[in-house]
Amino acid sequence: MNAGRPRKSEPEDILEKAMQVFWAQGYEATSMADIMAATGLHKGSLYQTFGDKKSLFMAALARYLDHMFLEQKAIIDQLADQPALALRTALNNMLNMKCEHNDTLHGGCMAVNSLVDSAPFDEDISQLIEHKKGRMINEFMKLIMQIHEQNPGQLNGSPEVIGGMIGVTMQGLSIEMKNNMDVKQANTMLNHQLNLLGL
Amino acid sequence: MNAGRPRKSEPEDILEKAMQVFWAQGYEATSMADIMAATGLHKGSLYQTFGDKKSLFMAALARYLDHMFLEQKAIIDQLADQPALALRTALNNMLNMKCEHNDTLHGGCMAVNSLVDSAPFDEDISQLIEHKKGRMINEFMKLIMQIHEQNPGQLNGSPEVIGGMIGVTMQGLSIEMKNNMDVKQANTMLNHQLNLLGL
DNA sequence: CCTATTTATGACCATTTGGTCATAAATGAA
DNA sequence: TTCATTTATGACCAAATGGTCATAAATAGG
Repeated sequence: MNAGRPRKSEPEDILEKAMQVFWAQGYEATSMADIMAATGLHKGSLYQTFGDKKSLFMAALARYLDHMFLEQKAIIDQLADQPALALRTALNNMLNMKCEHNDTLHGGCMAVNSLVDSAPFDEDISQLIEHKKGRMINEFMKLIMQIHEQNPGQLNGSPEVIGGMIGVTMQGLSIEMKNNMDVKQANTMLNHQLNLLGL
Repeated sequence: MNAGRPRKSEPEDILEKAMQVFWAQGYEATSMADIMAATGLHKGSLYQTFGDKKSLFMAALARYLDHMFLEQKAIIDQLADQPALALRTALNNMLNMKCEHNDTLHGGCMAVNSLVDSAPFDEDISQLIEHKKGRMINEFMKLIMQIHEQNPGQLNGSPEVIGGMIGVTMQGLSIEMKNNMDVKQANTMLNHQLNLLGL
C-alpha cells in the first residue's frame, strides 16, 4: 500500500530518545548534534519529521508530561475508593519516575527544569507546561476534595492551600533530586509532608 | 600614586550588573554580548578583569549568595533572643529578596536556577553553591536547635527533618515565584508551612 | 615632554549553532 | 523496468558564540 523508503525508526521511538536527552540536559544546553547522536538519525530527517528544534522539544516535553499523567491517572483510578491512599501512591510514584530512566543520571522533573530554563523565555513552552500541569493538579484536587468531604476537619488547611503546598513540595523535591537527594529520602520527606497536611 | 588609565566602572559595579543578567537569564542563555550591553564595557575589558565567562558567572553567583547570606545573618543576629521570630523573618526576607531587583522580572532564586541549568554540568559551580548554601543552612539549623532545646516537643519532626523540609519549601517556592506566584502569596505559603512544622 | 603603566576598544578568529537543500537510496505500484 | 513517493544523507550556509590580541587612550611620575 505505502510507497517510499521505509523509516529507520518510528517517530515515537525517536521522540523517546530525544526526550531523554532534553530531560537530562535541558533545552538550551542540548544541540541538534546531541539529538543526532542519541537517535542515530541525521539532522535532515529530524527537521523533516519534527519541524524545528523547539517543536521537537515541545513534542518531547508533551510526551513526558502525558506519560507522567497517564501513569498517575491509572493509579488514581485503581484506588478510586481510597482517595488518601491514591494521592499518596500517585505522588510517591511521581518521584520514582523522575529517576527510573537512569540511576546515575539525576534528571529531576523535566517540567520543573523547563520551568527554569525555557518557560521564562518562551510563551509556547510556558503554556504547554501550564496546561499539562493543570490537568494533573485537577486530579489531585479532586482527591483532596473527596478526602475533605469524607472527613471535614482532617486537613490542616483549605483544599486549595493543601493543593498548593503539595505542588511546592513536589517542585522542591525535584530540585533536590536533581542534585543530591536519592529517591528514598525524597519519598520519606514527601510522606512526612503529607502527614503534616493531614492526608 | 597609581598610574594608568582610570577605570570606567568599579569591578563591584560591573559584577552587580552582570549578576542581574545571569540571574534573569541563566548561565547558558546569557551571552557575553548581553553582559557587554548591561555593563557598557567591551569584551576585552571584561575578559581582562574577570578571566572567562565561567569565572565571571561564578563571581556573580558568589556575590548573590554572599549578599543573601549577610542580609539574613544580620536579621538573625538582631533577633538573637527570639530564634523562632528570627527564623521566620529571615526566611520571609529571602523570598522578598528574590523579587526586589525588578517587580516585573521573575528571577526566582539565582542559586536554584543554577542548580538546574549549570550545577549538573559543572563541578565547580556545584561546589560553590553547595558551600554557600551549607553556610546558610547552618545558621538556620542553629536557630532550629535553639527552638528545639527551649521547648522540646514543639517541633513536628526532628531538627534535621525540619531543616530539610524548609529547604524543600524554599526551593519549591523559588520555582513558583519564577513563574506565576507573587511574593505575597509565597510568604503566605511559607508561613503556613512553618506553622505546620511547629515553628 | 617622555615613559611606564593601566585600562578600553573593536577587529579578528575558530568553533558551534540551528537550519536548508540537492541528491541518493529504498520501497510499492503500474 | 520504470516511475512516483517517501525517507535518509551530509554538504553547505549564515549567524552567533566564547575568546584573543594588537592598538589606542588616559593617567602619574620623572
